[in-house]
Amino acid sequence: MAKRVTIGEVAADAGVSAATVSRVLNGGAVTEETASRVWAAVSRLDYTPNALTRSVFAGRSSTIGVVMRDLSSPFFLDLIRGIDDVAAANGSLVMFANTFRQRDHETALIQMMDEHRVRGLIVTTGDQTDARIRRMAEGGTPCVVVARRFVDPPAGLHTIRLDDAAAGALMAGHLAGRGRTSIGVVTSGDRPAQRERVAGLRRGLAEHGLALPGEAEASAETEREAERAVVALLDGARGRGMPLDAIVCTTGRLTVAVHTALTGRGLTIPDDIAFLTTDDFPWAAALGLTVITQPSYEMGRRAAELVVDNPGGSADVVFEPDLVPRGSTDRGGRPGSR
Amino acid sequence: MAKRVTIGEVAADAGVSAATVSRVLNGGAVTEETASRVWAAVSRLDYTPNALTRSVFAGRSSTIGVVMRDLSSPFFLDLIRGIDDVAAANGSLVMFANTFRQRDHETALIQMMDEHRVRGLIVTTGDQTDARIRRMAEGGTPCVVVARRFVDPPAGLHTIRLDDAAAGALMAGHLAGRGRTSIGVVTSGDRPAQRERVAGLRRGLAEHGLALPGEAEASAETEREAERAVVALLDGARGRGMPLDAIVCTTGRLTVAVHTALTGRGLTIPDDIAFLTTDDFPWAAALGLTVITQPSYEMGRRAAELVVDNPGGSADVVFEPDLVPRGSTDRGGRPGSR
DNA sequence: ATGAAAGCGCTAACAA
DNA sequence: TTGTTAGCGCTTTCAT
Repeated sequence: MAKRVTIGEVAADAGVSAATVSRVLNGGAVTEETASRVWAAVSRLDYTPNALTRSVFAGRSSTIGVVMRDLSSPFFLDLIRGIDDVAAANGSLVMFANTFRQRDHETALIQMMDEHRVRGLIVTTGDQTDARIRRMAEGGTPCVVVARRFVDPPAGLHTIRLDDAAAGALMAGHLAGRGRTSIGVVTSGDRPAQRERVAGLRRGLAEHGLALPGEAEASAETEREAERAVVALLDGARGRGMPLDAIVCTTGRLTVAVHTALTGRGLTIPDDIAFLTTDDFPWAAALGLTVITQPSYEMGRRAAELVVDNPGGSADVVFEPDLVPRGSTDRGGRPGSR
Repeated sequence: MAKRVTIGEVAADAGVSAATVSRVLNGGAVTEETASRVWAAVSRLDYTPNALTRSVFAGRSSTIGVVMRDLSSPFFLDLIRGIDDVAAANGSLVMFANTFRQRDHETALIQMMDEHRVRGLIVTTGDQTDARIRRMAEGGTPCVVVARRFVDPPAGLHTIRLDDAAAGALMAGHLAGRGRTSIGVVTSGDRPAQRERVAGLRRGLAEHGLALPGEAEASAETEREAERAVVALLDGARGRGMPLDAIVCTTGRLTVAVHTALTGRGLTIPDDIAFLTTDDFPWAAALGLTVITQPSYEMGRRAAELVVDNPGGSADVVFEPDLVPRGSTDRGGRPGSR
């Protein structure tokens, strides 16, 4: 590896001391004449300052750490976009790690971020990483947990999440309003946020005199599991004499899988069954899918701002969901039919 | 910000010198007894070593830098996945920056990566960044340019790309084989790689006695432009008495836009017009879209491997495209019709 | 096997 | 305004 030009060499070339070069670079008090000599040396030698050393001195990097569970989900994509925009506006880079839902890697990844002395940390990891995150926040690194709650957060640890119960209520109101009466729901695992969405859905349905029996609820980790879950839901409900006329998916991650299972079954949406899912994405409009949306870009921005501003205490920022009605939940041509 | 525990404090706590702690941490020669005393101190004090300082000493970070143009494209998503997997296997983190197609930011971002002394750099930026990348490679940082060529690369600068001409030929053969005769094509800007795809398409069509007139070719930067381009293509061809019976999109970025323009026009795929696009994505199967695929995950892996292995010279790795036939290019019900 | 001391590239006191 | 000096937290000779 070619030897790097150091501040000392620039100093020698410009005929000044290293301290003076540092001052020129960081806007200290220097003569215009000296400054121009230094800049000349900088460009002559193609000097690229070492951000690592600077950070060592500052005790902290200017980089923002991000540990995500699932890059491929549209929600996370927009989240990253929001984070990245704020980072760019602050001259920060983003140190990124994707865990691909491998929980056992998450803690190690967070530890690495800590070792790199990131300026702040934004995560969507599971609660098995809580202890590590807590220590990081207590150590003075602002942390933001996205998409879930955090029990008894220390100062410097913030959460950003959706009003999950409201999302469920929104779903319930929409479906009930369109005359759907027998609803099945597929969730992503049985994490708290997912459960709150289902709870909201259940309460909302109850207000309309509709029930959501436990057997009409299934959770899946993988796409394959989701497809099987849909089939089981469909068959189970029919077996109980309550064939489903709507299926709800509480996560954008499994939208494709649920949709595939439905159409693979030969069901027509919305005639045979209504389909309501979560998180908007580029194809949703073309496919005519009704979706619950989260302001994910805005959530990313807020997360990064919390890191950058590092307010005192522990913020719990809750965003409200919205619903974009499209054809997939229209009143069916044959209401009540299977 | 709480004071961080340093190696010196661990040393004091364990009753040894800092050098010994360092040896324990990095696998030097130490007594088992000393080692266990040190580890005890490490966990007692919750010591998190400073990766920044380590890197300063090593002259280089262990992080891999990635500058991407467009996170939202499925191609880049899989590319990142491949990079991230290799990075994880090597204990590296990925420093990530998305330029959102803002060319003027790209050079600055690359400069920042250089300042952070990344172990290597992977970019999908435009050729206005070439000078900066070249200097980085010459300075000893392995660089990988993805999805395009690089003129006269120095040692340590590698390229990874698709055989674009072959992609075009694949498209031509497929469409000609299905009886399509009047083809229009939408590209992403007029970058060299896109031009090569069109050239391959044109040559391939010629082999089947078909022409691809310049007027049947349009390039777009944004989705809106793409939609307009499709309309113009459709109208122009009809005006020339050669109504299109197939439309090709050479970039995954604009697939939605082209598809929307087509269906928005009231055209049925593939009866009225065949649609062939680039880059597979989760919904392509559900929508029945025929696509040209690139092994994007594998390309990401290779890119990261080139960074990690840093072979001498300058590699130019070319991957072959494939075609996944689906309904969108089936022989239309009314062949030759508009 | 261990410690003392030097130094990685930079910044920030302190003098001059 | 500028240079000298002393670190930042760590690794690595070189002695012992």
